[in-house]
This record gives sequence, C-alpha cells and structure tokens, in this order.
Amino acid sequence: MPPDDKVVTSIVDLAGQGSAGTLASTVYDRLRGDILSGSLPPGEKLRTEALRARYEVGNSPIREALNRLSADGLVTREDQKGFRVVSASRADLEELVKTRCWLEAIALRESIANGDDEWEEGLVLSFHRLSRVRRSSSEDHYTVNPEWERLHRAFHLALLSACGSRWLLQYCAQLNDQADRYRQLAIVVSYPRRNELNEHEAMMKAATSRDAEEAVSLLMAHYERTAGIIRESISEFAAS
Amino acid sequence: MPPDDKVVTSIVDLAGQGSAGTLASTVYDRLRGDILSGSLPPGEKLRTEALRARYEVGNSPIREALNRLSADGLVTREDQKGFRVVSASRADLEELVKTRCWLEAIALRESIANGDDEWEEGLVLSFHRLSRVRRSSSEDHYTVNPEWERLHRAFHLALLSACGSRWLLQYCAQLNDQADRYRQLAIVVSYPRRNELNEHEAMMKAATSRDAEEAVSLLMAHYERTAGIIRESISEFAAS
DNA sequence: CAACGAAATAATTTCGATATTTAATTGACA
DNA sequence: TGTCAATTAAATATCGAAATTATTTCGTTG
Repeated sequence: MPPDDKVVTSIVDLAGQGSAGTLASTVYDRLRGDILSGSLPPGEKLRTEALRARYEVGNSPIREALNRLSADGLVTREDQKGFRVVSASRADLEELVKTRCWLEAIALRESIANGDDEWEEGLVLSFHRLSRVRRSSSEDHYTVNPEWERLHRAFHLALLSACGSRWLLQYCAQLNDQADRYRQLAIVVSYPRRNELNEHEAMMKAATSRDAEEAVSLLMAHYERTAGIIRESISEFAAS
Repeated sequence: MPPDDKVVTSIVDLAGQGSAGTLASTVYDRLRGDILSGSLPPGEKLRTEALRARYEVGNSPIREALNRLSADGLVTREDQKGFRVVSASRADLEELVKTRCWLEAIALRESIANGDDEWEEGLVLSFHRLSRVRRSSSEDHYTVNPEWERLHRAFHLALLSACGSRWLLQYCAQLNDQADRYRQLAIVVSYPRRNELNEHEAMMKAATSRDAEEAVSLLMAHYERTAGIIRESISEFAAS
C-alpha cells in the first residue's frame, strides 16, 4: 500500500472541476492558477478583503489557501504584514533554471534506470496525447491553451515518474510551477514560435531506448532554450 | 495573554526571534518541534479540539499552522477528514535517505566550488561551536540536548550554504527535518553510541581544502551510517 | 521647513459560534 | 444472526465580528 501520494495537480487548475473538496482547496487551486497564469502579477499585495470579494468566500478559506501557497513558494508571508505574490527577477530565474536542471537530471537518470514497462508505456502515451493538441487555442494570435499546458506538464512528469522518490518528484513539480509562471509572464511579450514537439519526441525516444546520457542532455538543452526565450523577451519583472 | 510559557519543546529553535511573531507562527514552531521530537507520534490524529487545549489558542492559529505543516510534509491533510502526523515506515526512510544523498551531494559540490572565504569561516566556526557541546544533556543516560541539535543542524547547513540555490537549500533543510524525526524515533530505543565529532571534523577539513570528492564521499557515508543505526534500532513504526 | 509624535485609519490576526460533512450507533428486516 | 438503512454523535470547515497591530495623516515643535 503506497502511502498517500497526493502531489501534483495541474498547472492552470482543472478549470471547472468544481470538485467536491473544501472551499479552502478550491480557493487554493484558483489562486494558484491565477498566480501561475500571471493574472496576479509578481509582487502583488494579497489583501484578505480583496480576495474575499474576488473569490466570494469568507475569511478562513482564503487564509488557509494563502498559507499553503506560502509553503509552496508561490506566495510570501510576513508576520503581521500579510501576503503577496512572490516577486520575479532575472536572478531568480537563473537560480530556478539551474536548480531545475540539477534535480531533473537526477530524476531522469533514475527513471531511465528503474522504469518498468508501465513507465515506458505511460511515457509514450503522454507524448501521443501532447502531440495531438495545439500549442495555442487560436490560430493567428497566441492564446494559452489550458489543455496543452496540462498535457505538457503531464509529459514532463511522466519522464521523471519512475525516479523512485516522491520527494524528488514533488520538488520537480514545484519547480515546474515556478518555471511555468515565468513562461506565462514571458508569453505576454513574445509569441512562442518554437516547435517543441520535436524536442519532446526526441526526449521520449532517448528515454525509452534507455539512453540516459542522450536523454539528460536533451532535457537540459530543452530547459536552457526555454530559459533563453524567456530571458530575451523580458527586460525586467516587477519586483519587491 | 502573556506568552510566558516559552517552553522549548522544539529540537530546533529555528527562529531566534521567536516570540515576536503571530500566534499562528508560534503554534507552527511548537507543533513542528513536537512532531520532530516524536512527542507527537507518526500517524497520530490531530484534532483541532485537542490541539486547542494543548496549545491554548483558538481555532484559526491551529488551522493555519497545520496547513503550513502539511505543505512541509510533516502532516498529511485530507479534505473533510482533517490532519494527522505523517506516517513513518522503513520504505519511507530508505526513500528519504536516498533523496537526501542525491540532493546534498549536489549542494556540497556546488558549495565547495563556489564558496568564498566567508563560507569557509562560517564552516569552521560552526564546527567549533558544535565540538564544544555535549551530545547528550546528561552523563549516564541519553537525553536530547537541544543545543547540540541546533548546532548540528547549523553545521550541516553551513556545509551547503554556498551552493547558490535557495531552492536546493530549502529542500535539503526539509529533508533534514524528516531525517531528524526518524533519528528521534530511533533514539528512544538506542543510545547513540557513535562519536560523530570525528566525522564532522573530517567533512569540514575536506570541504575547506576544496576536496569535493572526499567531502561528498564522507557526507554520504555519514548519512548511510546514521541510517544504518536507525534501521537496526527499529523494527517498524506505527503507520497509516 | 523639516522632524517628531500622537490620533485616525486600514489591514491583519484571532476568537466563538454555526453550518456541513463524516463516522458511529442503533434498530428494523430478511 | 447478519446486513442495511436511518438516526445520533463527533469532528471538520466556514463565517462574521472583535481584538491586535501596522500605516497613514495631520498638527505641533525645534
């Protein structure tokens, strides 16, 4: 009996999944989505009063959600001074990418070493699903496609899912969230013009043929490239 | 309501400032300490009513503390079913140790590569402080010495502090917490008979002479040995 | 005119009570 | 006697207001 593994929800909420959880959990999901999508910009003050109006709930659920988010690193909390959306900066982005590469390199190597048939099949499947969805919701101008975002996250998680450590998986997911936020902030400026499908396919193939060196090097390049695009499309974020 | 009862039940008095914060933060610290010290055993149901009595505060601070702890991985939360202390098992311990070795190996290598004079001095200093405190409070039988616990944690953190990633540092600290909990659970059974001072000194010297390979290998051995002691002194923990 | 300090204002934190949901118990029926 | 449904009991989750703490405003003083 594998101990309760919750970990990992989706990037921009399961939109509409008004799942029968508690109000606090619902608010948590929505707030998380609003932060990751950039709808609540970095550094934004999060006043209880305003949030109560925005999400139409009482005091307690808001506060619970904020406390969870602060432990997730999406919100900063200062005793007696309330909450704000975590700030964003060039330096933080670099630190984030670096850490992500370190951790995912380990996770991917372990996954390739330990992954069984089920893992392989899950990987192939999640790639297939990702390949059948458009990057953007509309044709001419870019609009976030929540479905693509969800499947993209699922694919990357599938890569690492056999690493054998729920801790590591959770950390990778957390860093994924952070990176997604930067991606969304950058997207406002630059239409994503890269076709990532080839890169994903190459990773999938390297992983399923158990070529760890190749897979890791592809994954690192993938992240470096993404970081590069974000870097160049951003002068500086709002901070503090 | 004067918080005159500053009974430090916590192994690690993480915030020296302590008292200045909110009630929620105080309860968070105390609860954290009580879980790490084993005073609240694995799997224990955490009823709000009981905790209100135990810590003598209202509903909200308890709930906030529990929510933060659940994001820290020290308590589990299930919607509509409340909170319990995270369970402990042999399998979880193995996973924990493995993950810890992965992450700290990176952090230590980076620290050694990037650490400046200040880092070196901090390391030497924290070793010196650790060396002047006894492992146990009393001579004949073992009693947790909070001061040693604090300095021990500080030393290990000093080793990694120059790794250049706050994310990684935070994760290492989190895994440290988890490992401390297992240590405390094990100590109930077996008096710690190993003299860890030599090991710590060797690590410190290897790190300050920038011998990454040696330092990492010492650190890994250190953790493996600790895990071994915990393993042998424990048949099985309460679970689920 | 700047600086300091005290009242007024705003925001955060906390409490006690209520509404909802889950778990436990009882009792009826096959 | 065992199972299932209905009822009771317990616990969680939520609300709205009160208490505490930070921030701003404004008048006074050096």
